[in-house]
Amino acid sequence: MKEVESILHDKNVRPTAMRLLVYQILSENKNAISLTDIENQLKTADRTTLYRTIKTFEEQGIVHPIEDGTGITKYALCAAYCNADKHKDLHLHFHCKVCEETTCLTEYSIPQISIPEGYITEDINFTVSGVCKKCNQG
Amino acid sequence: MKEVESILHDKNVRPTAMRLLVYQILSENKNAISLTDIENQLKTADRTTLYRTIKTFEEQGIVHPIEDGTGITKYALCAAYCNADKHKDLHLHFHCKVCEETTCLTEYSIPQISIPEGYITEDINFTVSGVCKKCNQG
DNA sequence: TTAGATAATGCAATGGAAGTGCATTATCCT
DNA sequence: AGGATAATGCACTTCCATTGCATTATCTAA
Repeated sequence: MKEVESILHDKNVRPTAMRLLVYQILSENKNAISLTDIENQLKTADRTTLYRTIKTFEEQGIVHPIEDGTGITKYALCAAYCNADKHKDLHLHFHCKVCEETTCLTEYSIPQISIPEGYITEDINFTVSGVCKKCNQG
Repeated sequence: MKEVESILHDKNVRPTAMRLLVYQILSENKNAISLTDIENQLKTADRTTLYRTIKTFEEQGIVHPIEDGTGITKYALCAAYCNADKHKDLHLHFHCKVCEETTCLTEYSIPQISIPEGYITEDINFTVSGVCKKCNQG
């Protein structure tokens, strides 16, 4: 826990009890999770607090949001080397339509692309949906 | 208009007056638009009807949904050769954070990618957000 | 061409996620 | 320890997505 505290500190986020818990939950879930998921795993906390906690985490490069096509934003921890200025950990995301789990395919990075002259890239979201290995075998 | 009618017919969608109007609106907008946008441009129609019309269009490969990071799903017409089974017109999408417009970059196709063994790909969403040319120059 | 089956539409209402304002409480720094 | 600043919790609000049901339109087959 001491460790998490210093991670938050390094990213300029006050390590409050609530935030440590949210971080904990995010690190324990191997999948990307929604605000509601966090809320369900932390019954004591108010939804607004969680909402703002995630917002802060996002702004400071601690988590990245994932639009998986369900309309519900999911979140997952960023790599240690991400920061407020830039999310450097750009990888594919996969959403399974059967088990509804959304996972980071951290081993699969987003390919280099070109966009039209004059456009500025700030964020990239590359999500593949279909059936995951687990559900495909079942 | 006769033309649109046959397009719908070819995709197994009954060409009702309402649907022709929705198609018309989609084809007149060069950007991807939301359900609410359509609703505003067609005051006479009930939102539910538009909702189900878009749903039908989506299922039959007439429009494709775009998750641009705003949490509001946008829609744009598919290429003629898309159908209910497969959306073959896979291109990048760009969302401008300044003017909030979401556009299809039909000239920029989604690069070939590999996903883990055992996974099945059904849909792909590749959206870049930032600042578009128009806003960058302004 | 018309009857009957089937599909589309409109209305009313619900659910759920996202977001805001404000008062209270905790945290950090000196 | 004290005071500025930030975090939290509560009460709302807003907006998009979605459903059930009654009504109306459309298509097909006799």
